[in-house]
Amino acid sequence: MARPDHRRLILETLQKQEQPISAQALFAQLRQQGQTIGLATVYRILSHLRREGLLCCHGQPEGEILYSLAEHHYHYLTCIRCRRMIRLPACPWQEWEKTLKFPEPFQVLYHELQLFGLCHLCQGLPKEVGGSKTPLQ
Amino acid sequence: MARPDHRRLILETLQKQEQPISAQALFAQLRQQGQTIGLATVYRILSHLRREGLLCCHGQPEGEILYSLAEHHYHYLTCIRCRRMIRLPACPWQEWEKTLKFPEPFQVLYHELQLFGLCHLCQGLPKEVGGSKTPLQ
DNA sequence: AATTGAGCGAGAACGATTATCATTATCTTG
DNA sequence: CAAGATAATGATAATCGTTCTCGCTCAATT
Ligand SMILES: [Mn+2]
Ligand SMILES: [Mn+2]
Ligand SMILES: [Zn+2]
Ligand SMILES: [Zn+2]
Repeated sequence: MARPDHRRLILETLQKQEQPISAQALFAQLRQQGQTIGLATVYRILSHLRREGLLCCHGQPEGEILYSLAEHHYHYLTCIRCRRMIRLPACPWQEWEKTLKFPEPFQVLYHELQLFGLCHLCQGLPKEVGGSKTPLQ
Repeated sequence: MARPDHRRLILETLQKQEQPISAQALFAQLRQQGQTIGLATVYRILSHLRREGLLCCHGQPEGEILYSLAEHHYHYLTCIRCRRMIRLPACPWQEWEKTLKFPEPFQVLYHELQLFGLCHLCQGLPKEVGGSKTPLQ
């Protein structure tokens, strides 16, 4: 039986995503499509892609890591209260790059920018007084 | 016996750190100072501070989360090859903030910016051929 | 065909975070 | 002040994302 090209499979799946996706969710999605792939392989390939600078890794405050392709990447406003992620229309890096001064020569291959705060739905809500039982996820 | 003000204790300890610190390390440091505090309480208070937007949460690729006060923070150039981290002299956010247009009203409480690429020492080196066993970050 | 080595998947191991629960301090009320 | 209600605490267990381990399979090479 021919070995499926897992790397290409993962790249294509990442390309289809509208939002950054976790390794576990990626694994579940592939399995649901009938693919025979192991969780370890998903993590292995993601590590490879990361080393090559092809992946954007969005480390969430809860520890889970979301992945997206570095080429056409987006940045998000993340509400620390309701966890909603709002995509910015464009990456501002091209503009910003000119104004940045590095302490030493450095070739930037990709970048991560995450903005955390309160969305307009959560700004007006009363402060949690009690135990604040709402999970941060 | 009077209950100690754990929240103040944690805020003061965070203020002393030169680098972002994990919850576990924070707990160990407090215990080493002779404080009687539980790990659960550390996590509880960190959750509270996070909800209030006082904390910068740096999710590491291995799942560990590093915390720092949102007031004074730094950004780094990270070499994906030798893993060296070069600290930027200043946070460029104040300048950039003016030029950003949000798709909806959003109150930014803190941000995370990381630049990945090749440092000047690693730019000329040949590509890794072997197993690339170097741990990621 | 035999050898070699990289890639694979299932599951165990790991570790950080979260949930649980009995206990204790603090607040409320009379 | 006494007594009950409420909230905070810390030890421990449970959870869960990630990494490690280990036979196994496949494909390239000889
Ligand atoms: Mn960008
Ligand atoms: Mn900054
Ligand atoms: Zn929100
Ligand atoms: Zn380097």
